Amino acid sequence: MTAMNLFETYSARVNAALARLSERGVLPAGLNLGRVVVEPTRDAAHGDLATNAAMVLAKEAGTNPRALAQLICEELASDETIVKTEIAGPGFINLTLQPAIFTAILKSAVEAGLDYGRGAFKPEPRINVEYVSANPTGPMHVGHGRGAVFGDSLANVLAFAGHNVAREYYINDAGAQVDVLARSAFLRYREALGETIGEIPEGLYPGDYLVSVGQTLAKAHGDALLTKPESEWLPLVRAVAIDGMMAMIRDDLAALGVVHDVFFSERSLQKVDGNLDAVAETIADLRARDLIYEGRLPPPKGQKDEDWEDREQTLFRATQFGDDVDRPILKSDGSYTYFANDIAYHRSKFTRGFTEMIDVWGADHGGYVKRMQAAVKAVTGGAGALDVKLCQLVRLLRNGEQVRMSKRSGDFVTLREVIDEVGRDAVRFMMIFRKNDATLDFDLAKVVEQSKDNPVFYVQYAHARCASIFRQAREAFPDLDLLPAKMAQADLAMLTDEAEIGIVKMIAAYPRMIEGAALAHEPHRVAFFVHELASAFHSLWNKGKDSPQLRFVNQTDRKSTEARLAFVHAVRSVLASGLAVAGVAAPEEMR
RNA sequence: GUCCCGGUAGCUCAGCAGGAUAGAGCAACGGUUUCCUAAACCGUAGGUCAGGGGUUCGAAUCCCUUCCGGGACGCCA
Repeated sequence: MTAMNLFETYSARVNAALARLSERGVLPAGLNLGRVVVEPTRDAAHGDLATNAAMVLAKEAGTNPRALAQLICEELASDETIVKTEIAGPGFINLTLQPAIFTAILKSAVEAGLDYGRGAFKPEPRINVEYVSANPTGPMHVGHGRGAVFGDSLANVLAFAGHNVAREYYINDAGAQVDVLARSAFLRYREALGETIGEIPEGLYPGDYLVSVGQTLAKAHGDALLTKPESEWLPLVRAVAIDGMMAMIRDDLAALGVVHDVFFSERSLQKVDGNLDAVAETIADLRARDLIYEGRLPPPKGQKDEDWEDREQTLFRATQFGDDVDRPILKSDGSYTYFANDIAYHRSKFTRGFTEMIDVWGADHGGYVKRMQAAVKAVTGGAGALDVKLCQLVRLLRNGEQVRMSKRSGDFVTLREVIDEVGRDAVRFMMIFRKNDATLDFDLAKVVEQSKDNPVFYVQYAHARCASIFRQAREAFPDLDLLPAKMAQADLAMLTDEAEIGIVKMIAAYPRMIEGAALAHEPHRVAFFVHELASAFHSLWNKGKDSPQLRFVNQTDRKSTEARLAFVHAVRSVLASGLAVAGVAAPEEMR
């Protein structure tokens, strides 16, 4: 289903009306329509749609808003689907549409089912969403989980809106910390061979998740590594340890339902095992364009700078692309900084065809955004764009009391523990039931409550309730054909209750919400939408208590039951579709 | 010192590319059960959108500024 959505349709019609007015010389030609929008009215008393066209264009057209609105209304009068135009306030034009417009949308929603709201596939631009990218040195914590869910849901909305999306994980397997990981694993290896290792020394990773890596090494090499110098065993142990950590991370991600298309190794950018040195290549490219130079930086302010050593270093001209200072790309020992690798990495994204890049980071990396965006501009010659989404901290609570997450001593609350305790659906929904840039309270006790206070449950329950209605319907009318194509034939004009119409309008707004969420890179909008739809649906369901004629299944009225089942099917589809974007199950029943 | 993110009802948060009278949930108070799942619903009350200036037909939303909270700031990743 790729039909234009309602708002686009009428936006086009308003623009056409303006064009006709210009053609006839009533309005000047070449009006700037960029700011004209057609949007839903907030208040149903204002009709179905509203446009700001007259207010936005009045000055340019050399008239006043209400006079211009009058002209536009007269022009729209020929449109049969608009039953009423109304000028309100400072110059709003409110449009009331034929009810048939909405029943047609509902019908298309019934037919399309889970595909309703899906955007037509656009192969360009190719979008790369990079998320999680947790260091392969231990299990993921809850903060990683937020990034994982956010990135995955963002990729889902983008894909659903029709964009060409790839999901990527950047493995930081090149820095000093993976060497530390290797030494920590080596200790576990000796332990596996029967040695008593005692306390894990300061500076190594103490977590017992490395025990199995040690055992793997012992099994594969016996005691052969013990006699070798570190320079020989380290690369070997490192590789095994990283594999072990990544296996664990992938396993955790799988438990969340998060999948990546590409796992990109930082190490692969460097000159190892006969790879081309992509970092050197990137630097050479930048140097050729005079974007790299040898120079000095002022010492950083506001922090102790005892070990600050004023020296000449190799710098990238980040300031030329909007950053605050130029940034070093080589360490004092001549090796690449993390930033240098990261420039090469983002260049690789571009050369792999991605012109639109989205990185999902923890908020503590906020200081890194400008330089990375500067680098992307430089390395893509302005043809690529990078948006960085920062996810704020997660505060883990239990009944309102903070659960401390201490990384010290290696025992902290892992993402896996949380998933195991409350389930994947609760974790996923709650993680995007908040803007990414606001801190998030995650209460382990609350998210498993079966009550309306728990949004996960609340939305899933609405879906289950839809399913329940179908179960009832099958009993009441065993011969009813419940195929969507058949249901869509029902007389949907029978749905005239205000609450029903309100929900139909929400359904009509679903595609627009999806587009907006994709455009703004804000998957939380989907979660909120689905929550509101669930609320409206629960409310309507309850109206059936006082008003039996509003019940969905009505034993004595086959016609209205058919119409309402189609309606419920559409509600159910939109709920399921939104939940799918969030990566949350849409259960048939709640048990 | 610089930069980034927040500040909206007592609490937790939405506010959709600037739009009409700023919305939910929780907590408070008052209701709804012969009825498709009461695991729910309805109603009442609650606001100087942190403060101040600006931009314009119009600002919670954009710009400037002050205050408060969080984070970051060469050779970590």
